[in-house]
Amino acid sequence: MRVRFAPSPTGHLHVGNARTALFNWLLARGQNGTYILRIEDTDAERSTRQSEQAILDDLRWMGLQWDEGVEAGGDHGPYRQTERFPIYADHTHRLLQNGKGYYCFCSAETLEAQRKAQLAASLPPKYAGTCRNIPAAEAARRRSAGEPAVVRLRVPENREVTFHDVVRGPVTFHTDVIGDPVLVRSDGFPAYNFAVVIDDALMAITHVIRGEDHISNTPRQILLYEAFGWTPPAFAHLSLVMGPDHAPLSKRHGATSVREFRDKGYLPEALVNYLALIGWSPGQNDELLPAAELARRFRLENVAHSAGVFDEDKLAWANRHYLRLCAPDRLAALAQPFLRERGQIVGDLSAGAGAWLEAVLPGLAASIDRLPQLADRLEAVFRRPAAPLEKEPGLPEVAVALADELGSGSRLVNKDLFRAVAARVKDRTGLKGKNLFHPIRVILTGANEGPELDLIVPAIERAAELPRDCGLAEVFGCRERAQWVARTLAA
RNA sequence: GUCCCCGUCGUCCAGAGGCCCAGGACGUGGCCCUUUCAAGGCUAAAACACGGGUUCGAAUCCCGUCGGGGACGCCA
Repeated sequence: MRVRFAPSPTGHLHVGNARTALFNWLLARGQNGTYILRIEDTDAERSTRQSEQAILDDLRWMGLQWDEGVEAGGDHGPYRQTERFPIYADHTHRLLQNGKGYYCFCSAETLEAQRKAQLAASLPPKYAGTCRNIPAAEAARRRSAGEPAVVRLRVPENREVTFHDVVRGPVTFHTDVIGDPVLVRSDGFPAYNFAVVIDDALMAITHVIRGEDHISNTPRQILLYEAFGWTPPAFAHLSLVMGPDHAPLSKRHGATSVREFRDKGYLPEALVNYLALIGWSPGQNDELLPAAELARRFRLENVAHSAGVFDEDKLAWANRHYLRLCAPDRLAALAQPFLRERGQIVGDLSAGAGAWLEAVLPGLAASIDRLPQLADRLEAVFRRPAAPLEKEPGLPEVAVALADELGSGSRLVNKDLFRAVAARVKDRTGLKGKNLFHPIRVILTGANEGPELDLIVPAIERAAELPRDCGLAEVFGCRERAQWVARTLAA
């Protein structure tokens, strides 16, 4: 089995396309097939090398590495369409020879006028066939005289074309609704339908898995396979990914590209797992599974027929799951850019600071949706209590007692030390439970809410012990915080 | 306008004629846990688009209606 993902490099990877890539990848991985990446860059206007690179990056970030294709090589290259022009020229020649293709000299303006007229007359807009019967000799003469022309496919009249879509079953089109498609543009560039067919055939693709928007291209392509005398591959059309309003997912729905989700702090395994769940189910009431297991269970036949709405809440749920599974060192590495952006990391991290992050982050990651929220949780460490202080009962007493307790002892670098001090403050103030801990929280973190004190107090204290040039923003210890609050309140 | 695809809880899926007065997940409500916000655990509400057939029996098959989407490009 050989499958391919064939993006056109005209922008970042859209999650809908990422899902198509994923389904191809899942099938190949699960069936011991070959997953090929081809770049369809025949649109000279919009294709850029930067976009191509961005797409490759996004694919790799998701872990969807290809076995064959651009930057990976293989026996069926080149894998960039703009590098295959001689191949297309050769095949154009073949079609012109056997009469399945012909030159069309109609100008773009003429065609546009015809199209408008047809639409106005409530007719299906399709090529009228004006140049169909120009004798080959005359066409050749006009060509050599320099007259611009495209090459079209001669679509047989009054026939039905049926293919068996692996996800939907049989689909039939009548050739009368299909106008002769352009194969080669007047600038010599191959048109989409022409290039895909030649590439899929020559690259020995066995299963073409793509978006539903290609269903109506399929009969044209099958006719082309016939014109070349080739056997078409199996086709599978995936339904589209929609926004909450059931319109195709687009910018106005918010994030749509893989890059944006990456920047928002989603883990690749969460995106991959969630995307697999749109239009497919691993069965057995399991949903959160590693990619290898998804691949093992994946069957094209079980893919849903209807469009799916992208639900970021569910993505976030998957992300929470993978955030908890994330190893400390990886978590620290992933979090760094976000902490830096927030000014919590200001320089090169020392080994000690790195270790501090690895120790602190996993605990905080247990209760967040996305990476940047790590910085939110960390605010408790980097922020100092500041005026005006909440006028809360118990606050001054607790501040005094806490400052006093912390004044002499060592820093509260673990939960037990913190609890011991809290117990002493409790004895001195007679406050307990919420009435004790809330003031402590306000005094130490300057906020009404945040991570558990058991977690955050040792984090503050350990950070405060780090050398000033460790790469972290300055952190004041609990002692300094308590003293400052006690002093401020007394004044 | 024409052709094609699709139609189960708000959302994503399970369901391939009796196992379904429809199951799971996200989200939502409630409860529990708790020194806060979260997270977590438990629990509840919530759907077979509509109308005709076929059949002893239909969410499952057929037809129609309605609704949604796609295509009709010298874009891919």
